[in-house]
Amino acid sequence: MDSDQGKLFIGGISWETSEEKLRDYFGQYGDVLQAVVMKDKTTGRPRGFGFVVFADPAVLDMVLQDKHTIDGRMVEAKRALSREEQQTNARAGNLNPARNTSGGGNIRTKKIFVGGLPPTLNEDGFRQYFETFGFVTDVVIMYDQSTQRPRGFGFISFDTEDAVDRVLQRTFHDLNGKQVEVKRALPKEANPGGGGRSMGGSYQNYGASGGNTSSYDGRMERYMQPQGTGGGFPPYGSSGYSTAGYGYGPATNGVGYGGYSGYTGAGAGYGGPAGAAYGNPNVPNAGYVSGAPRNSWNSQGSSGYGAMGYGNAASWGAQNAGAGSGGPGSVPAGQSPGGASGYGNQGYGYGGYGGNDGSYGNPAGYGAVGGRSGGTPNSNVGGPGGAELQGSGGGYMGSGYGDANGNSGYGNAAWRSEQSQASGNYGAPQANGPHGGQVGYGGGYGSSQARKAQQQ
DNA sequence: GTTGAGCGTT
Repeated sequence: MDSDQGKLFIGGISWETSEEKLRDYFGQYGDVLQAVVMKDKTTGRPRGFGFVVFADPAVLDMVLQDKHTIDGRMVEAKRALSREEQQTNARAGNLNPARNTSGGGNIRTKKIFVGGLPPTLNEDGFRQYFETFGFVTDVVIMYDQSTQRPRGFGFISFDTEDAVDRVLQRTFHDLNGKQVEVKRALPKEANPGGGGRSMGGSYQNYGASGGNTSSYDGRMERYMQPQGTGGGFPPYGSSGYSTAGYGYGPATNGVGYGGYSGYTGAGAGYGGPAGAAYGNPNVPNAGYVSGAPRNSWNSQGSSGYGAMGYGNAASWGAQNAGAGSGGPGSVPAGQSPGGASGYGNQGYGYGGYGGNDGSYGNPAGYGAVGGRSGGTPNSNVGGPGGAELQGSGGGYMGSGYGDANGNSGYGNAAWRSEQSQASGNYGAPQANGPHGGQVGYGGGYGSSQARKAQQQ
């Protein structure tokens, strides 16, 4: 994370050493953007270490060469490791934590978490500052529910990811003399165990693996930072996916998924109609639910997923989604929450298809299935031309899926409920081509998030 | 006493 460049870990500090002291001391080397002394959250006792962030990362070189004594204790200054580095390095046995600026952060979001807000800041001031980076669609400052006191953090949403990137060029921003820190916002509901409200029904079926975060560092989970690059296919919860029986199992040859067969009824097994929100609706790429290993999603290119599902499609209003031909980008126009149930359904699925042999028929993504009406089974979707959506009705989640041959990927990705997020971040959007190319399967089980259309 | 904390409605 480049945002941690310029950050020093200071170990072995005295319990007497304050943040001000740290700042003053290291201020001799250069501008200090932030100096913190970590304390035990419950006892408030200093933990004996802290962090100092310099505006200019180059300063570190100087600092690292010197010995430092603060409040009578010799302290140790090292480059701070980002969390992911800690993990990675530890596991790899890499003792030389050279900074690696790659990795992490390739998740794109339109929302930024802003920490360190001065209590006096109001939303207008907050907004005005960030408007210089792009069109701000939403501004939130959090307050304590009971005391109504500012909690010191808030969120800024932009209409484009680019704006977010611009903001994230720097970790600290100066709002009228006060420093605030920006980070990508964690996707709300990132994790089923976390109490998100979409937890209600179907979510749980998911996540075969138990769906909790225990095996991952919570933060990592939330940020979806890559830890290493796993190569292989993640064991997608083979068992998980509800009863529909998708067998998502990874094929050992790395190709495609097998599975899934037969899918008949609309939404069957999916937890129901519309929307069962699977997967993480917010995180692009996240797709899968908690149990899924994050690795692979971060680097599709190399991870062997050829074509990822498609972006996603539509937003709400299932029924009109135009016939999606499945082509990426062809996002069905589904807006209009009005009407129907307001659920989304995105179109498509698409079959990943792995084809080990060339015989499969439809390489192409298939189309969608989006909102189809409840009863119609629509099996066989899949023609390259895209199935047609038939609307009306209740908008069942159709989900895409496979092709006639039974292979299929399945996919569908509707992350997020917010309007058009089309174009997901998937790698190659289309499983086109003669099989050769792409394997894999794409798409995470996206989900169509079940969210009410209305909003206020 | 040596690697962090805050994440959503207003």
